[in-house]
Amino acid sequence: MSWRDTMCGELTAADVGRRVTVAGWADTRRDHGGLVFVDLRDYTGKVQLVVNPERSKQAAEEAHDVRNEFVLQAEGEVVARAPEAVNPNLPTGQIEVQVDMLRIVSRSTPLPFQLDEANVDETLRLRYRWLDMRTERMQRNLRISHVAVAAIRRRMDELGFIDVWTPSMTKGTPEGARDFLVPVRLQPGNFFALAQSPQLFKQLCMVGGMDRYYQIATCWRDEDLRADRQFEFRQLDLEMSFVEREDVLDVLEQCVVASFEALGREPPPRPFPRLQFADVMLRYGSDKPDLRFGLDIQDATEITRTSTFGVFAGAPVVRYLVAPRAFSRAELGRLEEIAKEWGAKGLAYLVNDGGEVRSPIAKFLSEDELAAFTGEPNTTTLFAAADEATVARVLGGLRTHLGRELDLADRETDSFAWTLDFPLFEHHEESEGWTFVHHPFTAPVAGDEHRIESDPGGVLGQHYDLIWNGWELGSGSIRIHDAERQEAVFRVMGMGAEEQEAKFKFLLDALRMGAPPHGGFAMGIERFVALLAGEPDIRQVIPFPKVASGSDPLTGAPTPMPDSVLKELGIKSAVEEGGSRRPV
RNA sequence: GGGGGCGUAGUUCAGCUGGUUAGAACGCCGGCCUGUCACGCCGGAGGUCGCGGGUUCGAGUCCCGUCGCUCCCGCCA
Repeated sequence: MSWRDTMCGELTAADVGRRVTVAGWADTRRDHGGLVFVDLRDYTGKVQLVVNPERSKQAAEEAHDVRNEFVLQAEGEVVARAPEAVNPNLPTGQIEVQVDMLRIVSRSTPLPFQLDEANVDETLRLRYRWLDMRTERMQRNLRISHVAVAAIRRRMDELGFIDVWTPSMTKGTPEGARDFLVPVRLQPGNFFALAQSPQLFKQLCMVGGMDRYYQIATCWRDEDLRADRQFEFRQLDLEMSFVEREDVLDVLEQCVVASFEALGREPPPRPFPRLQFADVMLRYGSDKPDLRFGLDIQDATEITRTSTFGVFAGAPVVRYLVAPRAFSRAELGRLEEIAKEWGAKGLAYLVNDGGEVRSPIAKFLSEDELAAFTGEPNTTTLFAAADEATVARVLGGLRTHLGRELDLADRETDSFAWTLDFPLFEHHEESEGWTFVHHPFTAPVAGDEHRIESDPGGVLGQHYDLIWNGWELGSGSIRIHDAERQEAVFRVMGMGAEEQEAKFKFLLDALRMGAPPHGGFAMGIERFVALLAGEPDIRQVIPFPKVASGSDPLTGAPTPMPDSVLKELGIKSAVEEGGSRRPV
């Protein structure tokens, strides 16, 4: 006897008359004393079981004990429902199963939360994730994840990429994100680091003639968790030889389109818009703007240069954006807090309240300035006056905030775009030197190579970001395939020959032994899937995620380890016995 | 490391300016019910108000601390 021969959600009017065996969870039980109705659920859906004591005394007795989320097996006959008993809200509502045999396979204690309850505390859901997974939401999310990843793998295969495994345990990198360290019993005092990305290995694969590499690679980074960040995550990691930027972008666009198609959705039109870094910073104050709404930043510097208002006249750059609403004093107070968070000293504004202008700075502005900056009725003009970078940060932050707060984004549309031509280096505030914007292996754009050391700040990199509705899905670049150029970049970062040898000898050696031109990309799978699923954070598409404090509510990890274990590994905990569980 | 928010039955929440025995819905338990599908009806159990301290005649409510969760900044090559 098999456990089942039919899935619950797949039964239709065409099955009427069939004898079936079904198995699943008791979604709800409706006991009428005589008749008992049980909605039996599996991942395909639900079907109504009818237990009639006149048909089966055994089933009726067993049904008496059934409670929510018991696992049941039932044998019976599929029958058409009477017209007045049809349930139009249920896909299987035309039919039901008249039960001849009912068996409680597995019982359940009362649940810690109801599966149909909205807004259940997320920690509780995660503590009992196996229950949460039974909900339509999680079933849907994890299946979307599967379909998207499968479609990507298929497309990568079609495009000639081969799946090459790279190590998770590798060499620590003091640059970049904090590493998760792995002590090694055989080498006390030495540590592996969990890979933050297969970056260098995939480049070595190109030197090794693999030509087109890809991997759905797990990556680890010991940084604070956010809605779009976990300790561990997966990326579609790929690298290609003998390619230019457009070749790489084309592959990524194909993967995005393939995922949409596999899910039966209208894919975004190709090619995705290509945006210049310098332009988006000017217009949106961010390298990953949400393009589903406008709220463009506008420039006021020319007009305010001669302003009698000192704050404006004295600032290197004055820009503004016009929000489609006349804000109250209290709201403006909150906006000022946000502006300050992003580095503003204050927030100058003009409110056009139904034609009447309210503003503490109006009296300092000329007629021309007022006319130029006052928006339509029921708008608020928000200014930032400071240096270039601060103005972009403040107005970009305000734009993002207002987009969310005023719900400006059109949810019906999807906005994919590329941001291109990032600077290769930026000032490092702490060391007062230069640091890379993306990573130190990005090649400069053609024509800028000779300026790497003479004018680092003026060099653009062949780096590209993929953005979807304001989320950075991933980034990539054409890499440096010349050892001398790579050394020059390391030098700009303040890394001497000795340090280069210690950290990257293997890479430099490889680049000296016939390295092909190459480039690649890494796209965050969970971010991509969360957006596909319409979820606000990646935890909703990860089977067993950690919470923001960095622990796993389900297992309780991480946990302390006995001294004997630590001793064998040659490490010592600095955390006091019985003290804080957090490392000091 | 910094800032904001939240914490009251199993769950989701209510509890006004401090006032007697802390409520509702769902869930759970018992009973009745042969066409329900969020079944219905009757009855019942269930709370250290996150924890600790303080103010007060009196604290779920006010103050301080602490823990947990969360969002944001820093951080995330």
